[in-house]
Amino acid sequence: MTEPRPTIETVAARAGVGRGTASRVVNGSSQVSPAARAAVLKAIDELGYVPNRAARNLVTRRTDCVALVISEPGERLFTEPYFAGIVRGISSAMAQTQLQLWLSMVQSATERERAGRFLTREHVDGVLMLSQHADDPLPAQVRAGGLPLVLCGRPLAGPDNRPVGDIPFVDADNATGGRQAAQYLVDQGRKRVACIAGPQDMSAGVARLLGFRQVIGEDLVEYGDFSEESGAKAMVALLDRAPGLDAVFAASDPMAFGAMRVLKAAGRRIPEDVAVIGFDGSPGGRHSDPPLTSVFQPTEEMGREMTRLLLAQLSGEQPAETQIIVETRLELRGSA
Amino acid sequence: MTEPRPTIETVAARAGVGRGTASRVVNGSSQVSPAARAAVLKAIDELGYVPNRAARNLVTRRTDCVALVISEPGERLFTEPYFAGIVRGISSAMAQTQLQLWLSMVQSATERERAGRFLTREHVDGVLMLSQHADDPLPAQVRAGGLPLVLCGRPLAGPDNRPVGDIPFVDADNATGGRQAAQYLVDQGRKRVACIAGPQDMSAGVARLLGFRQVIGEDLVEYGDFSEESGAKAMVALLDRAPGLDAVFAASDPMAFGAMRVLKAAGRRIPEDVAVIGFDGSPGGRHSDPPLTSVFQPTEEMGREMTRLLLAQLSGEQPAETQIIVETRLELRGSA
DNA sequence: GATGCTCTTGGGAGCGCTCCCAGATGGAGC
DNA sequence: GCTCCATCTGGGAGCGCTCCCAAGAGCATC
Repeated sequence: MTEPRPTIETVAARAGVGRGTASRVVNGSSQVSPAARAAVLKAIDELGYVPNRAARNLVTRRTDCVALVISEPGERLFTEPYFAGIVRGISSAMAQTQLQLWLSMVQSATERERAGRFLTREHVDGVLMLSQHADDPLPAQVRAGGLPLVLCGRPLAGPDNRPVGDIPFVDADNATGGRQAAQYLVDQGRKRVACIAGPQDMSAGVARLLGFRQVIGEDLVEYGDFSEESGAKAMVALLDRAPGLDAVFAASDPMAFGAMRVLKAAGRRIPEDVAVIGFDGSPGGRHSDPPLTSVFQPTEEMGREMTRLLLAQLSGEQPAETQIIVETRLELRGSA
Repeated sequence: MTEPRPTIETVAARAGVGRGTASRVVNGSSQVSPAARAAVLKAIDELGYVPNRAARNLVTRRTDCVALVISEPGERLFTEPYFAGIVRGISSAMAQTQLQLWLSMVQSATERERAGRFLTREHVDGVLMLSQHADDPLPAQVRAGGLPLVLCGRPLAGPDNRPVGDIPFVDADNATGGRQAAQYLVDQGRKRVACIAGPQDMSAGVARLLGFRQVIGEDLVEYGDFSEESGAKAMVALLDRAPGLDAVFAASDPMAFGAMRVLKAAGRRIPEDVAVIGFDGSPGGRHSDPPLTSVFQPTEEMGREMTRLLLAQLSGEQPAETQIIVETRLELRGSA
C-alpha cells in the first residue's frame, strides 16, 4: 500500500553520490566534502529517509538497545515508588543517548528462563537489572554471557550463596539509613526501640538491619518481606513480645503503614506512645495518618547512576568506579 | 575474546542438513522430517544457538518490537499509580508473546521530536501510547506513518483541535465514574457539592466533570491539572466562593489530597463537615487521614486491553472492536 | 518400466547497511 | 614538467537470516 521506504541507495542516487559517501554523511564522518554533505542531507530530508536499524545492527554487531530487567515477583512491582523512581532516572539519563530502553519484567520462573535466553549479545548491548534476591540466577547468567551489566542493589551472593563477584552496582547507603533512623529515635529519648526488618536474602534487608543494630543493642526484631501485610504481622508479634515498646523502625514504608495500622488498632497513639519510622520516603507517606517519617533514598539519582555505569562499560573504557553508594537522609514528617 | 556465536549455518553443518532445513526447524515449519528436526534441535542445543534478531528483522521486515510511549511532561510520570498499573498490565500481557517492549518516556518538546522520528516502521511494529493532551501531535504523526497504534485515554482531538479519527483506544468510563461519585454524595445527603475538575484539554478531565454535572446542577467548579498543588489551590478558591460547601469531588487522588490538606487547615472535619472523593483509587489513599474514598479505575486491565487491541492490529485481522471502555467503581474508604 | 504425485531438501538470492580498499582528484614542492 | 601526499569518493564484500525455486526421493498408479 505505502510506497517502499527509501534506502541509503535511493538517497545516494538522488544526491548524485555513491552509497559510501551517503553512509558517511549519515554517520557523521568528517571525511566528506561540504558539497557532498549538503547534497546528501538535502536528499535525506526530501525523501524522509530513516536508516534501517536491523541492517545497521547486522553489520555493526551492536543493537543500541539496553534491557531494563525487573526481576521481582508479583505485586511489589511498581506499587512501590522505589521502582518508579529508578525507572524515571534511567529513562531520563537514557534520553540523552542514542540507546533505546527495553523493559522486561520477570515475574515467574518461566519468564526468568525466557529472559535468560533472550538476554544475549544478539539482542541487547547491555543490561540494567533490578533484582535483589540472593538466589536469583539471572545476574550471573547475564554476566556469564559476557554482557555488560549493572545491578541496582548490592548483590548479596550468587546461586548456592557464592559471591557474585565484581558486578558493578548502585545502591543506597542502607546501613547508614538504618543507623540514621535508630539514632534519631534514641536522640528523641525512646527507650524500647523495635525493628521490623526486611527479608534477609536481600542486601537491602540485611544492611538496614545492620545499621539499626549498630545503634540499638536490644534485639527486638521481627522480619517481614517489605509488604504492608508482613509489616502488620510483624507489629502484632512485636507488641506481643514487648507491649511497652515506644518506637519502631520498619525497613520499608509499606511495612511501616502496616505497623501503624496495627498500632492504632491496639490503641497506641503515634508518635506520642510509639514513634514509627519507615524506609523509602515515598510520597504516599505524606498523606498518611500521621505523615510517615521515613529514610529517603534518592531513587531517581540511583537510576541515573546505573545508566552512567552501564554507558561507561559500553564505551569500553576502564571505569574508575564500579560501585556507587548514594546517600540516604531522614525525612521528618510526623510519625516520629 | 569470546568465540564467535554460532550462526544457522553452523547449526546446519553440525546437524548435517542444509541451511534451509535448519531455518525451517527454528521457525517451526511442519515441512521437515522428524529425523532432520531432531538433528537440528540437537545441534541448536549443543551449540547454544540463538538466532540473530537483526538478520531476521532485516529480511522479514518486522522488528517484533512494540514501543510504549509515555508522553507526559515532568513529575506526573510514574508518581501516579495510574501509570505503574498500566505498565504492569501491558508488560504482563506482552510476556505471553514474542514481542519485546520498548519504553520511551517523552517529557520535553525535543524528546517528542526525537521520538516522532524514531517511531517508524523501521524500528517498531506498533505503538502503545499514554498521551491524553489534545495538542499532542504524536498520535497523529504515528498514525500518519502507517504504524499500528493504540492509545490509553479517548483521544480528544488532533492538532488544531481536529478530531483524530478512528484510533483504537482503551479508556476508563470516566463519565460514569464522575456520576458515581456525585450520586453517592447526593445520596449521603450532601447539599453543596463542589468539583475540582481536571484539565479540559484531556478527555479524562472533560469526562469526569461531565459525569459530575449530570448529577449536580450547581456550578461549583474549579480546575486543576491533576497535581496535588493544583488541587490545594482549587480548594482554596472553592472555600472562598462557597464557605458552606459540604462535599468535594476531585478528579484525581493527588488533587483530593491537596484539597484535604486545605480543608483541614481551614478547620473542616472530613468527612463530617466536608466529604471528599478522589479519582484513581490509588493505594496511597488507604493510608491518608482519613482514608480517601475514590473512584477506582482498573489500570492493569486497561494495560492488558491495550495490548490485546494492538496484537489484533498486528495480526492484520479486522478487529471487531477498536474502542474499549472499562468500568470504574466507587471505593469507599472513609473520606466520604 | 514409465508417469505423476507428494513430501522433503539444499542452496541461490537478496534484505539494507557499514567497512574497507583502491582509485581519482588536486595542490604543494622540486 | 614530474612526484608525492592528503583528501575524498565509489562500490565490492559480506553481516545472518528467510524466502523460494528447483530438484531429489519415495511411492502408487497405469
